[in-house]
Amino acid sequence: MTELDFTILAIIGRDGPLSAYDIRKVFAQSLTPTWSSSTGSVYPSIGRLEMAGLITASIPEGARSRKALRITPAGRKALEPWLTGITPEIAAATPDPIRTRMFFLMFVQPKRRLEIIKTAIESTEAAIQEAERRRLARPGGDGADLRRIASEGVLFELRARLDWLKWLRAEIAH
Amino acid sequence: MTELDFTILAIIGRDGPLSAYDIRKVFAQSLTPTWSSSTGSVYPSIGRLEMAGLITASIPEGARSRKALRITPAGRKALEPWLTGITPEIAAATPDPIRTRMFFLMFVQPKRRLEIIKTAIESTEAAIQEAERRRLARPGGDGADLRRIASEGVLFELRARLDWLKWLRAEIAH
DNA sequence: GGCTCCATGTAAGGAGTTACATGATTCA
DNA sequence: TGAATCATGTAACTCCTTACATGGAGCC
Repeated sequence: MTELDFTILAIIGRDGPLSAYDIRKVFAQSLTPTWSSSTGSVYPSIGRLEMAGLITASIPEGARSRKALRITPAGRKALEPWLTGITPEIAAATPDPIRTRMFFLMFVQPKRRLEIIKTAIESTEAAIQEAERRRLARPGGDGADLRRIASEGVLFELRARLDWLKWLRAEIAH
Repeated sequence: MTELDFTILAIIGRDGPLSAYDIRKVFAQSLTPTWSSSTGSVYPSIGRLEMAGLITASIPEGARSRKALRITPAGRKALEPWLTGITPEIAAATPDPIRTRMFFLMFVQPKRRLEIIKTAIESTEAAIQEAERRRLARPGGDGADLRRIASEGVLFELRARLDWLKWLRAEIAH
C-alpha cells in the first residue's frame, strides 16, 4: 500500500462510485501536477486495492465499458490510520527541484546567478497564477468547501518559495 | 540522468574530491530528509556518472579504500543546462503528504478533524525546530554563505505549511 | 585477536514512467 | 462510415528501497 494507493482509495471513498478513468482525471486536474495520471500507475494501484478488498469493482455489461469502483467498509477502516497517523517523516520538508538548484549557484558567474534566480522567480509566479486561475473553477459536491480550503495549501507553498527566492536575490545582490 | 544524478554531480563539483561515502553523508545531513543516503541509490548513480564521463574515480591502493571522485570538464558542462533550465514542471508545487491528507478530512467526525489538524501543526512545528537547530551547525568552505542562504528555503516552506494549517483550523472551526 | 566503525558494493523486489494495444461511444 | 474521444489494460524499462555481503582501519 503506497501513498498513491491510499490517495486513490480516499478519492473513491469521497467521490465514488468512480471509474478508473475518473480517477485519472482527478489527478490530471490536480493543482499538484507531480502525480501523474498515467495508466501504468493508476490501474495497477486499483488492482492492489481490489485485491486487498478495500474497494469493489462492479462488472459492467460491455467488455470494456466503465467499471464502477466503490469503497468497502474495510477500505474505510484502512483510511483511518492513514489520515490520522502523521509521523515526523510525513511532516518533513518536501524535495523541491528549484531549491536544490539554488545550492549550486556558485557554479556560474555572479551575473548569471541573478539571471537564474530571475527565471526561478518568473516560473514560480507563473505557477501561482496557474493555480489561482484553476482553483476558481473548482466543482461542488460533498465537502466542496473543505476541498477548496485544502487546495489553498498549494498557494501557500508557492508563495513561500517566491518570497524565499526574492530574499535570496536580495542577499546575493548585497 | 536523473535528478539524483545531477545533484550528486553538483555536490562533487562543489565540494570534491569526495568519496561515495562522503556524498551519502551529505544526504544524511541534509535538511530535506526525503532523499535517502541508501547505498542502493548512491552507488549506481555514481556508476552512471562515471560511465557518462562526467566524473572520474581515482583508483585507490587498497581493494576497498576510498575512491576520490572528481568532476570532469564534461561534467561541469552538463551541470549548466540543469542549473539554468528551469521549466514549468520544475517550478510546480511539490507533493506534500500532509496536504494530501487534508483533502479527505470529511471522512472523520468534525471533532476528530481538529485533532488531526492539531497533530499536523505539532509535527510541522517539530520539523521547523529541527531545521532551525540543524542549520546553525552548518560548516564553512567555499560558498558557505550561499549554502546557508539556500538552506533557509526549507524553513520558508515549512512555515508556510504551518500558516496554512492554522488558517485551515480557523476555517473549519468557523 | 576481536570489536567497532569506515567504506564499497550487490541482489531481490516493488513501484512508477512511457509507449503500445485494444475495444466502445459518440457524432458529423 | 469514419474519426475522434472515451476507457481499460499490458509490457519493457528504470530507478529506488531494503537487506545482505565484504573488507579495511583503528583501538583496546
